[in-house]
Amino acid sequence: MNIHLSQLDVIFDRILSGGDVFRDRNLLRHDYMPQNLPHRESQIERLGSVLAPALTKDRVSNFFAYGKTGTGKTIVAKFVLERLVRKAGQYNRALQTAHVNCRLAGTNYRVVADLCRRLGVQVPFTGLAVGELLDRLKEALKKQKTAFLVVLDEIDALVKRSEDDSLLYELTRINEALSEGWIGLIGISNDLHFKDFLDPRVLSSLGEEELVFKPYSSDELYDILQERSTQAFQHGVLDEGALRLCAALAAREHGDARRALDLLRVAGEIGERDRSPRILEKHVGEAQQKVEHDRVTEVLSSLPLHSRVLLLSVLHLESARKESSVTGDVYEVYRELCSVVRMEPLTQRRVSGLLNELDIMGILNARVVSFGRYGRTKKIRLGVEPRTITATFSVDEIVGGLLEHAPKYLHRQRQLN
DNA sequence: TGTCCACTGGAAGGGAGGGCTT
DNA sequence: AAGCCCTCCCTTCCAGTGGACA
Repeated sequence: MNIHLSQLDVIFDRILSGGDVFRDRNLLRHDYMPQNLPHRESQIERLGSVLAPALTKDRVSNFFAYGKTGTGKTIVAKFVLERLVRKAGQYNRALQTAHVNCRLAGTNYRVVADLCRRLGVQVPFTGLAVGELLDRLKEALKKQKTAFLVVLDEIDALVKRSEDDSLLYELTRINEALSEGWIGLIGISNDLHFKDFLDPRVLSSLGEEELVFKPYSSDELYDILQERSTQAFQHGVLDEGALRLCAALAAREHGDARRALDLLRVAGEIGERDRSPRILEKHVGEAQQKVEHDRVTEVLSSLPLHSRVLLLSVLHLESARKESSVTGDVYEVYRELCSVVRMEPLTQRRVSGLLNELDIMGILNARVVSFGRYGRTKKIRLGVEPRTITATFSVDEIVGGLLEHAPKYLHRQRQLN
């Protein structure tokens, strides 16, 4: 026991002294705001000049940025707003900002509620009409006579989920009713085809100014990583090849800077744990696996109960047959598993919707196919390693028991063939 | 060429859980 | 407390569909 305690002491001391590997690992977190953003100068300038009138009493154009994850949209918006607010402070201008992630917020209601709270208006978490919330928001803007710059991050999630863009329409129109105080919208979308979903009225007013963020190239990612790593790592610890590999791997993932930073940080942590004096390419390789594994595990453990049972049904089918399954089969196994745990099954229509959701998350691959005379259905395959599912679900009280259950439906099917 | 299968996915609506107003 | 209106999650209903087969 004493040995363990002293080992722990050593670990803690090493971390406290900054560690042998890192000087400051926080610099590699993607929410860290660096002093400058390499290869995004033109976007910063563009957004800055669009928003600059906010420092006078003028209204600014709404702005729309799109590009894939990790291309710097969010950080550029935060970067510019942060400086704008600082400037407004110096000149005593009334300027407030809000950054809402629409996917995390989930519904129109929660987005507007977030905005209200930013302006200091307390609203209940449910119960009111969205229209009522919008009125309160308007009222607050009028009373505070403030400019309000709102970043709607992952705005596509909102429009797709609610299947209508009336909230965006209302938000873009809010200024018409105001004489003093106004709202400026900065929409950020991961989906390049997002605009296709929008009502032309919304589009014309939201897309007053727009900007595309191209994926970072491998060389650009390298620059970003290098700039951060000189301060994040101890001198001479990070191998040049490892840095290049992080950049290259992330460039392959549609130029995702977030992924590149994660890889570098995790590689550093793995090296640190191995007590390796240097961070090498092999650590990046391990980091690649760990990052992916962690992402999947996190998604799996936050799935609702029915989705978990559904995923297990696909797992059972796939491990028994080694080929993709169709909706009908998955549903039959799902029903059986539900009855085992005494749970009321959802309808096939709902299950079909849940399968689509799992597909979007990347947990499953579902593709609509037609077997001609034998109907039209979805072909479903697992999108993640079976053992990741098994490992995550084995600690689950309800679903864990189903891992060992051999579905009778499969047995019957085998006899029929 | 028409039929028919096994679904898909849109639309409408129900009801549980909640807050607001009177 | 009653009546109203909201969101969220789900069910029910049903028209639509790609392509093998006769």
